Amino acid sequence: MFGTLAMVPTMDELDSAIVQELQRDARQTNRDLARHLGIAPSTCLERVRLLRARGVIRGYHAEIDPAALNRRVEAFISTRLRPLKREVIDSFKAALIKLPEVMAVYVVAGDEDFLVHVTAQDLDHLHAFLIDRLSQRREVLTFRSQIVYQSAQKRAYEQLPEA
Amino acid sequence: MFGTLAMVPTMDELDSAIVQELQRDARQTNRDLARHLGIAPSTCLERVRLLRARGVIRGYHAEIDPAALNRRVEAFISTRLRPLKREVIDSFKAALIKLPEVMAVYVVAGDEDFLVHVTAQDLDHLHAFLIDRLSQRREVLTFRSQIVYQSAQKRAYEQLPEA
DNA sequence: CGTGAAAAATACTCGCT
DNA sequence: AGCGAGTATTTTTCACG
Repeated sequence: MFGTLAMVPTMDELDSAIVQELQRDARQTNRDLARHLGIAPSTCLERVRLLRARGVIRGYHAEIDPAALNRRVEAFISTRLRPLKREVIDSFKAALIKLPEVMAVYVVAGDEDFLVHVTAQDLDHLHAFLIDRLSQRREVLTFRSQIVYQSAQKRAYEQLPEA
Repeated sequence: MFGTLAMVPTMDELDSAIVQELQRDARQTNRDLARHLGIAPSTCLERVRLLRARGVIRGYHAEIDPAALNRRVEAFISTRLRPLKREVIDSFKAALIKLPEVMAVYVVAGDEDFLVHVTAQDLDHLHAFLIDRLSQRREVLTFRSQIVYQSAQKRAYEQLPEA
């Protein structure tokens, strides 16, 4: 019936609005959510359940002040690997994401092969991480740091127009 | 009493565990959360409230499948600005974060001045964004793209040891 | 601070449209 | 699909240890 890739029963306006709202505040009651959208709570609940079952909603997460987790320094590290083989990429990615300082790992196309999003207690700990953890690895050819001074982030993403 | 910076009444083990759990699943009932931690629901509720009031918990957000939002291509764009004045930085940051494709903007130290996290429908739209939106701006001296092939991300961050 | 039980609010079910 | 009334859970309050 549906292709293997686009087996998603296309989100309508209501689904979009629900998803939007739950990105903004995932703990609002189903009742409030329904009222805000002008539909019955039971209808709303069923929609949310389906979105969850379809995998559109992947989960609900608390956003925590990084400082409360002793993460006052943030950086993006770009690395080049050698040799650039699938096994090396996979194992490097798997090893890095396990480290507590590492928030995300991206395999990228560009001048470098990896982009690693890191947070640490302070500059000293960041430096220690780079020297003791990262550059220690044999597959790391070079790395380059971008330390974050300021940032602005969205917490809710709208649906982009089709094509 | 407390300094202006560290006015946070230091999180104990219980707070840590709560924060950890709510990062993992922000919609679990207070009852389940309490049971998981081995405390009374009312105790748990009070702790969560305080964490929220203190700003440790900043909010609760649904995580959405990017594909459902027509965001199938992801990239990090590094840019150099000119002139590098405070007003230019601030206005560039403010303008970019408003664009629907832009998920986050980071002012960084390094070879470049800005790092922009972008998602778009496909490569064509990403390219259009770079050409029509980004390089159009007079303050953009150069930009460099890192297109994401794969990624691994954490959704829950543990508290790092003090020092 | 943490607890337990009562009271208020909410989630969830289900028959109907 | 969406709705609304009824039932089951849960949240929230509060007096007490």
